[in-house]
Formats: sequence, C-alpha cells, structure tokens
Amino acid sequence: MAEPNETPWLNDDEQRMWREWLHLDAELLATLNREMQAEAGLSNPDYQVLAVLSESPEGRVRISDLAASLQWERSRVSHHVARMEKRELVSRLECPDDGRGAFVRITGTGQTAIERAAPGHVRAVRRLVFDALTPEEVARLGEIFHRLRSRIGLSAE
Amino acid sequence: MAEPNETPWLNDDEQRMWREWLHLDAELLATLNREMQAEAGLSNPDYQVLAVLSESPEGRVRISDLAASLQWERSRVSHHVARMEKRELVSRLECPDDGRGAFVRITGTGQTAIERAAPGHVRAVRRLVFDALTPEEVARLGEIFHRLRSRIGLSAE
DNA sequence: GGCGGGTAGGTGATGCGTCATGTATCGTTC
DNA sequence: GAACGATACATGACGCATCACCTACCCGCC
Repeated sequence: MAEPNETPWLNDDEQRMWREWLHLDAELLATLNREMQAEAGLSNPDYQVLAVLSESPEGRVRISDLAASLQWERSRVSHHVARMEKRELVSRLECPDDGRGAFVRITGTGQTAIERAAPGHVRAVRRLVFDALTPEEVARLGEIFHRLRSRIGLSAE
Repeated sequence: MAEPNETPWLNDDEQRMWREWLHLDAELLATLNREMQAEAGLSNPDYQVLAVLSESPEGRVRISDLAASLQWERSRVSHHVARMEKRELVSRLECPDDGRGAFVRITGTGQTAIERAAPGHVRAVRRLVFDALTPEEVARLGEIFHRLRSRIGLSAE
C-alpha cells in the first residue's frame, strides 16, 4: 500500500465491497449505454434528456428546468442540447416571456428514437439489476443509497 | 412515460432505488474526484494508475498488465499514461525483452503525489461510505454487488 | 432613465473514455 | 527463412463532463 500507517486502510470486507462497487458501476453503465446505442442510437444522457422532454405536457422545457430535473449543471445541458440539436433529436425555441431564456423541444426524430429505445432500456435494467434482487433487497438498497446520498455535501473538503 | 404499455415499467420502490443509485454514483465519484484534485492534483484514474505502479515490486509495469489490473482497455491505458507522462507523474521505458512492449514507471513527482493523496482519499471513502454502514450492510452489499456483477455479460444484447 | 446585481444561457479549453484503425514486432508453420 | 496471423501499443476522431468565463437580459432602485 502506498499510504502511511497512520491512516487506517479499509478492512478486507470493505475493500472487497468497494472494489466490487466501482467495477459494477462502470460495467453497468457501460452495458446500458452500449445496448441503447446499438438499439436506438442514443446514449444514456440522450435518453434522460428525451425522457424529460417527452413527459412534459407543453412539449417544451426551459434549459434551467431541464437542468433541475436532471440535476445537471446548466452548462452541461447547454453543451448536450447543442450536440443533440445537430443530430436533430431536439430543437431550440426562443422564449417570448424572457429574452434570456430558451426552450428545448423534442423533434419527431427524437420522439421516434426514444420510443424505440425505451422498452429495451427498461428490459435491460430489469435483466441486469432487478431480476437478481428480491423486493426486500430493493427496499434495503433504496434506503442505504438514500442514506449515503444525504450525507454527501455535509462537512466536505 | 414514454414507453408503450407492453413493457412493464419499474414499480415505485424499484424506480426510487434506481434513481437514488444513479444519482449517488454520480455524486460520490464527483466528490471523491474533486477532493483528490484539490488535495493532490490527481484525478481518480490518476490515483488508480499510480496505486498499481507504486505497489509493483519492480517499480515498472507493462501497459497490458496495467490494463489487466485496472480492468481498462489497453487503449485507455495508453491515452491515460500519455497524459500522465506530460505531467511527469509517470515515465515510459522501452522493454528490452519484447520490441513491441513498453514499461511504465512512477516518477518521483508521481510518488510524492500519491503519498499526498492517499490518506485523504481513504478518509474520504470512509467518511462518505463506510462511516454510514454497519459491518452487516457492508457484507450484504459486497455480496449483492458481486452477484450483479457476475450476471453482466451473460446473455447480453 | 440609468445604474447595479443577479439570472439565463452560451462558449472554449481541457480531461476522460471509446471505437476504429494503424504499425511494429513476435511466433509459428511451412 | 519467408509468410501469416496474433499481439502490444499508439493515434485520431469523436462524444461526454467540468470549469472558467462571457454576453445578454431582467428587475429593483435611486
């Protein structure tokens, strides 16, 4: 190990769990990404954006609202929407109420793409995750993830 | 929802858990990254590479072995080592036994960096993850992650 | 009416990751 | 010993993500 002894390293269980977690994460996301890319030409972030847009009653969403829904930075949304616009999955509209604002709307191409992607995506999540878990495990994991998540940002740095 | 009814979507527990998981992941990795960046100027991948190198008895590791240890693609290792070489964290050596091969070695700068990073990194993982979990939970999570991981790659596509 | 601070969004630089491809070398087989 | 397929690694192009910074606009106030 590279670290001086004063800092207690993780014990075996912890170390094994941590490694499994990191690898699982990487593999899970990569697999979901790859399958959706193959089936519908969408990346995971593409899917998330299109999902929000297609669920919006007005059919158009402000950049900032999109950022809030996805918990992304506005800049990230801006970049991503720009890329998606090039591929004609979404389009931008000016916002009449606020000269600074912009709407994003899903296009026909985008609608087709997400409809094509959705069933496979859900099936993949089921197959990779939920088919291997009991309902009790799902509940426990949900609680644990929530607990961990709520601690992030407290007393950092 | 965007998907046709034939495909069963996730139930509430599943959906909540899945969202928590995705967000937790993103936030956890981002936080670990940010803290190590601030403390020692290293990214997470930098740390992993340096850790393998500094644990190697010979002080040098073949690119392919590095890829195997980290479970990265060789190409990724190649790119990453190139970036780290620019920052003088590692250096490349020619391999006398195999004209195709290359060794990577940690530099003094790299050694200093990982020694500076390691205690904080371990503390961060403890603080963010293990301080909030009981040993039973750690064991259960380890088992679950292992189970899920072993299913990836079976019957894909 | 014009000043000042906050907000909406865009942009450029840079690092990270993958895919497709290229090049040199190795080992084997004839 | 030449040819051939496999291996080791590099490279270029591209998408993704963040950071730092910019512009334009809104709103409240003097």
